[in-house]
Amino acid sequence: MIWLIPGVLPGGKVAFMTSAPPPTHRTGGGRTGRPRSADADRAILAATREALVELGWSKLTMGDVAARAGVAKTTLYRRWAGKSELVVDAVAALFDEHLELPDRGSLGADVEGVVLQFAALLERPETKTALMAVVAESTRDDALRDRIRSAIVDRQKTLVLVGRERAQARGELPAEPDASAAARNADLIFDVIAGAVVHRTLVSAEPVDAEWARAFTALLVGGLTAAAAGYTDPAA
Amino acid sequence: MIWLIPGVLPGGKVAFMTSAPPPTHRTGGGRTGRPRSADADRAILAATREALVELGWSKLTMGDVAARAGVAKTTLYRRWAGKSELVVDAVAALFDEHLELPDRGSLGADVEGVVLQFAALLERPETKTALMAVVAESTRDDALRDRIRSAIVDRQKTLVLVGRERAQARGELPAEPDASAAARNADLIFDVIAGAVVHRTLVSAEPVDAEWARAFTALLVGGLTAAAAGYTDPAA
DNA sequence: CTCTTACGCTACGAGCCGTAGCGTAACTGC
DNA sequence: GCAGTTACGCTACGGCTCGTAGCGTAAGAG
Repeated sequence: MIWLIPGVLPGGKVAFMTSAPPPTHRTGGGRTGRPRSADADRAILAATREALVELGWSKLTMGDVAARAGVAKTTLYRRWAGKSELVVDAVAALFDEHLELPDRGSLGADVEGVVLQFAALLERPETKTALMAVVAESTRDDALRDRIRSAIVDRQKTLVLVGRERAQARGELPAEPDASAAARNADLIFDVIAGAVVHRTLVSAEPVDAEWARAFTALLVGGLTAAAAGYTDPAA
Repeated sequence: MIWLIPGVLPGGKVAFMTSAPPPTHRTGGGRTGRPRSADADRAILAATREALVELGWSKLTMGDVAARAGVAKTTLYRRWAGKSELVVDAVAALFDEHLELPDRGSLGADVEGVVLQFAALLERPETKTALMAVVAESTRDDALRDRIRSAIVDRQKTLVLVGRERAQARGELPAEPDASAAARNADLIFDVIAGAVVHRTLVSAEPVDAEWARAFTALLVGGLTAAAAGYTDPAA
C-alpha cells in the first residue's frame, strides 16, 4: 500500500513524497491536530545531505541523521519509510535547484550545456554516493523506483524535451511523425545523455570536462542529424 | 595496502582478487601449509549469486552466504574483505562467461550484438541488483573501484576495441591520428554504449529489446560516421 | 613426522534497525 | 477557555548483522 502526499521541498516547490503510514502531510489547510514542522523537514534533509558528504551512503544511519537534525529518530520514521526514501528526497532538492536549460542558440550548445550541468551535479559528493545506491535499491522496490522517477529522473527528462522542441523550432531537427515515435526517440536520447554522463563519472571515474562534453556532443548531434537524414545500417 | 593474488574463477580463467590479509592464494605451486579449497571458492561464489537472486543486494548477508555455501563465516572473511568485494567477484564470473563478440559483418551489426549481449547480462537479477550497488560503494573506496574495473569494466571495454578495429579494417571507420586520441575516443564510445544500456535498464527500467537496440545503433553509428566525415557544430 | 597454513565452530562486543509506550506540545473547532 | 486530534521527544527494547578472537582439527610440504 502506498500513499501519495503532496509535500513542500526546500526549494518551495511542491513534490510528492511516499510515506509509510498515513502521514497527512498538509501545509496550509485542512485537518485538526498539531501540524508537522516544516523546519524539521528542512533540517532533516539538510542533515541528510551533510551526512552523505561526510559518511557516504553505506555509513549513513538514520540515528545519525536524526541527531544532526536535532530531532528524534522516531520523527524520521514517521515521515520516511527508510534510508532510501529519505536520501532520494534529500538529493532531489539539489536537482530542483541546479537544473535549468537556457537557450544557448544551437542544439549542440544546448546539449553541451545540459551535459556539463548534469555532470556538475554528479560531481557533488552527496549525489555521487547516493544516486547509484538508491537506483540499486530500486531494482527490488517499485515504489522507490517511482519515487526516484518523479523526484529526479523526470526533472532531467524535461530538459531533453525542451531542447528538442527548440531544435525543431530552429529547423535543426525535423518534426516527429507521430507521438509515440517522438516519445520513444526522446527516451532514447535521454538514456544516451544521462547514461553516458553517469557512466563516465561514476564507473569510469573520470571527469566530464569541456573537452569530453564537446566530443560527446559532436557524436550525439552527428547521430541525430544523420538519423534525420535517413541513415540506416549500410550493411542492412 | 592491497594484495593482488592470482585466482581461478569458475570459468577456469585466471582473474585477480584482492583479499584483506596476505592470503597466499596459489593453486598449483608454492608455499607450505594446507592449500585453500578451490571447491569452497566455487561454492561461495555460486552461493553469492544465488543469494543475490533471492534476496537482492541489501538483504544479502555474509552469514547467509556462508551457510548456503556450507562453509564457516570466518572462511569468507579470510578471502574477501567484505560484501562488496565478494559480490564483485561473484558477478565478474558471469561477465567472463557471457561476453564475446563474433564478427557480424558490419559495424552496426557488431554494435547491436554487443548491446543486446550486455543488456541480457543486465537483465539477470544477480547483476541487476549488484552492479549499481558496488559502483555506489566504489565512489568511496578506490581499491574497490580498481577491482570493479579489472574484473568487469575492462572486459566490456575490450569488446569496443575489437569492434573498432574490425570497423577500421572494413573501411567503415578511419584510422585514428594518434594513440591518445584513439584512447579518448574509445573511452567515449564505451561510456556511451555501456551508459545508455545501463541507464535504460536500471534507471528507466525499460527493456533493451531489438527495436531499441536498432534505434540506438543507428544513432551511434550515425554519429561515428558523421564525426569521421568531419562533423562539427553547425552553429560554431 | 613436524611445520605451516586453512578450516569449522563457538562465542562475543558492538552497532544499527525499527517499533512500542508514554508524557508533552501545538493547533482546530466548539 | 476546553475537548479533540495529531506531532513530537524520549526511553527502552528484541532482533539482526558485523567482524574478530580463540581453539582444536584437517590437509598438504619437506
